[in-house]
Amino acid sequence: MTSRPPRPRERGIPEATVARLPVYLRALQALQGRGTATVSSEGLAGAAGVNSAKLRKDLSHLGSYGTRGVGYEVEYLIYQISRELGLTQDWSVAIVGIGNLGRALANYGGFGTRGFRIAALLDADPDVVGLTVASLDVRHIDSLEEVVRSKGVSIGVIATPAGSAQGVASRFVEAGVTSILNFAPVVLNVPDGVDVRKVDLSIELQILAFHAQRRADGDGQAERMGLEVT
Amino acid sequence: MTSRPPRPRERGIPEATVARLPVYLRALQALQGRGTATVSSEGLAGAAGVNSAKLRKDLSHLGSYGTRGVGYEVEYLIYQISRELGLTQDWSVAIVGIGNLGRALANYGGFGTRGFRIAALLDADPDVVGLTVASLDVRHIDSLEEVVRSKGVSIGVIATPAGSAQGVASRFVEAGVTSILNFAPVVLNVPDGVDVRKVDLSIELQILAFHAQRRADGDGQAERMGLEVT
DNA sequence: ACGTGCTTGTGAAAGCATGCACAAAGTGGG
DNA sequence: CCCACTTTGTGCATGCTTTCACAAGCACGT
Repeated sequence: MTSRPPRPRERGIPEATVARLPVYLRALQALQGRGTATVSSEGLAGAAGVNSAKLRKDLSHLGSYGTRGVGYEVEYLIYQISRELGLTQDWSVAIVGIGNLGRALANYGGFGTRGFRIAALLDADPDVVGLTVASLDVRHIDSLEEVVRSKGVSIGVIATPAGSAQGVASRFVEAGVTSILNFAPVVLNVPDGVDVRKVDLSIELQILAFHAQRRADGDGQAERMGLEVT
Repeated sequence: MTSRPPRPRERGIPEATVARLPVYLRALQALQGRGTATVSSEGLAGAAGVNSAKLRKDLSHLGSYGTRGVGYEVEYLIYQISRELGLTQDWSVAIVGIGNLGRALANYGGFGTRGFRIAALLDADPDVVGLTVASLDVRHIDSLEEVVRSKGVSIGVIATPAGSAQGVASRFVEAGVTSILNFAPVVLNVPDGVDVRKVDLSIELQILAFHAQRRADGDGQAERMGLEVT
């Protein structure tokens, strides 16, 4: 079975491409906001901070949505990428752990764009339960299963301390949530079929430190002299 | 703390390996906290959530720090990875944008481990300037250059709204900061030699949505019995 | 001293990702 | 209608990552 011209292409978009599609989407939305109707791969690549050949190859995985000699129609491409990413449907998100970070996430309005709706906030601390954050009542963690069921939660966000993260993850999985975004600094153990992504501040800082150190080493003069500290 | 017989190995650690070293480090610290003195590649790989061959190859880039038949000495390996990542020296961090997220970051004690010190908090909002957050006074953004100089800031964290991020980044660069961690949902434009890493909540959610949708698509139908997508 | 058992370190193969360079395809002017 | 110009979509080469599989090395018991 071969694909037709307006056909979305079969499955098999490379992971690296998937990770860039949201970046393209945001760049396109910025262009749209500025009234731009069409954009070339060169222009969009510039706005997204990638090589134009890479961008064209990425988009080619979705289908042939460009016009040679012209470029891509902004609105149409926004729609196609949104559809591919699954943003044309609504995703219910539950956030567990309403500390500083959880609050920040809850208040982070307009999740990129529509597509994500915060359905519930949960915490274990009795002093936090009952508070209103971002127009939502914070509920007790014990009602996780009930909330997942009644609100149709499909994405769980973990913003708890490290020690509680695995427990929360297991409960999410048990309740049927198969997509988890983890902000706690631990490796979560989940069964196959559950998708976990992690965001980790200190890892990012450490990677920056590595490069900074390397730059400092070879940059100055004292390249090779035992250990040196500031 | 033992002798120093081995060689530090040449520079040239693959980027993919660098990104995993912090994960190994954290797993090792957890093991150490539990009183474990040595660990095999298999054991550490399990704790870090990676393949054991990958872990061995990663560590081999740092040097030969294991003992065949036994494994790796936890304390020694912690030291070696820390040194490689540049955590044996102190890094001064300035956070710009003390909204919900900035506060969360400032209060995020124990940055993975020591090695990072929050030197300053900056904001543009007069109502925020002067507040005390995490035992630090929030200073006005206009003093960025002065703060970078006097506190020796080498890593800048941007937690501002998207619209202000590029301006802050440029000021950081101008002031001599060459490592930037960006939480704002924009692509930063910086000169060569400046290292920018970004952390983006909505991108992570969109990637999760993509996989969730794909799973949902092929799942209900008689697609394949033992499906798994990773 | 020597064999046994376990674990590291690393060739080699397979799999992905990136970027160049260009043919194919569409636009617009003459 | 045809030609010149622009820009997409992609074959191909290159380099990076992952994974396998196993020889080399070390500890320990006999």
